[in-house]
Amino acid sequence: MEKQEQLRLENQICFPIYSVSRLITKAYKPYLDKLGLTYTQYLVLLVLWEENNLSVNKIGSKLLLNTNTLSPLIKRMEKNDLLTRSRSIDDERTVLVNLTEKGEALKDQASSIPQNLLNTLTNDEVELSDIILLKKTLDSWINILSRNSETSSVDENNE
Amino acid sequence: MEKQEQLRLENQICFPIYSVSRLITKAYKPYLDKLGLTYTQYLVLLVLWEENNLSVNKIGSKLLLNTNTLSPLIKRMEKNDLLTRSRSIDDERTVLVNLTEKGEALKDQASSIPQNLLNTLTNDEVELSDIILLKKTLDSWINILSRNSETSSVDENNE
DNA sequence: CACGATTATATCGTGCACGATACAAATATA
DNA sequence: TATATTTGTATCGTGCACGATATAATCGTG
Repeated sequence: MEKQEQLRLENQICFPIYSVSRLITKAYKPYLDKLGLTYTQYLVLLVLWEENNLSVNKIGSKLLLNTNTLSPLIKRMEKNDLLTRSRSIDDERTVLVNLTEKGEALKDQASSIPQNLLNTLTNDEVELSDIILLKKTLDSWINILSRNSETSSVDENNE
Repeated sequence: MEKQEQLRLENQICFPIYSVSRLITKAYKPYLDKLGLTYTQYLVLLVLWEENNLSVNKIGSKLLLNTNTLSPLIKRMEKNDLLTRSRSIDDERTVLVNLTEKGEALKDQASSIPQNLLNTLTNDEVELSDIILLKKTLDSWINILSRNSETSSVDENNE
């Protein structure tokens, strides 16, 4: 392909990823509005529903987000009574995040969301097998790209 | 899959899309910093390099962005002498966007960026054929998801 | 034990995204 | 031709993202 040809929007791989990411967030919105959550807050809850009592850093390493994003976000969630923040006794620098009853209870209400989204995304054109393949490529890219940016690597997930 | 199982971060398709989108934007940053552009500004230029003298709306329909995002963004680009804004004579409501010489000239400097990114994203694990397949799925999703949200549809691209 | 380096979190500034809303120009229709 | 509706753009408020920077706690090493 000629150099200038690669600048055509149509030939970009990055643009569809960017667009789909935004469109998916928008597709989540009606479901998350009912729970009073934003998309990023929902991601934090996904992490905490799997494992409670995590540090801000740990949540960030799982979501590939830094503390300059997470700190205010988690504070907003604390304000909304979804979780509590408390300094660790072992290490005064560490802030441990714990779900409240309200935060824990949202898990049930959220449990139908993934299937609803999946139903939206699978139709005659896109089958589940496509999505599995897609996820494989994306996961490889996360590895490649998060290795390049030294901050918040994806490999720090071993306890 | 059990309902609660679908809430596992690992089983989400939305999360890797969201992460890769952010990581790709970050991967662009060193290249775009040299040109004094943000990622979204680069997208606007991609559109204008293909076709100049477009309205704000038209740019938005190509990028799936609304005017509440584009208006201030385009004004910042005008401030940076990348483009000009002028009301259409035919329709006083319409703002026509035109590249300046500086904006036009950036095309040459940007022409190597797509290949650089592609080199980052293809390796032993991810081949070009994977990316072509990926793009097909994503394009289907853009159609599905932008049809659902009535604002700025993707089908309005016919002149 | 001292002290420089590292680590965990937080703050600040900037630029998106986007829902809600405003407003003027253009269009449709009674 | 009035006026109701639609259309194109802009503004406002909120919540991310993220680079740069600050600060306090902890660790490493002499």
